[in-house]
Amino acid sequence: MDTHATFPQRVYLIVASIPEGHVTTYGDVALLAGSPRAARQVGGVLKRLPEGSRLPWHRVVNRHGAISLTGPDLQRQREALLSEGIMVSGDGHIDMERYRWHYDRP
DNA sequence: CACGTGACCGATT
DNA sequence: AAATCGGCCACGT
Repeated sequence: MDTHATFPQRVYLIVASIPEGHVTTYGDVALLAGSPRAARQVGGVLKRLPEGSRLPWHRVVNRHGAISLTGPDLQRQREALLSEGIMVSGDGHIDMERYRWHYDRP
């Protein structure tokens, strides 16, 4: 990971590399971005994505395997996950054993 | 510079 | 098992 890149830039690269049909957690993204305790900031970055971004932000969930968004936003993320074959319960829970992405490579 | 704010997390009740 | 408590740190004001 390029340590000269800004935090949001690093987050973008990591999230962009999550394969379709898989998910990861805010904490893991923070870890890979080189700030192991900046999970909240990952959420902050995803919230402020530029309009029209193609980044698969919906593939990031919390440590419980649950969608952290609420209301209509929760439903939007749920639809996005369902549409790529990920099973999501009505209240936004995902089977992490099955869908969790394990990063491999420098 | 000094707060206040979270799409969070781990440890501790 | 679930709620609470600190800690965290990038960002805005």
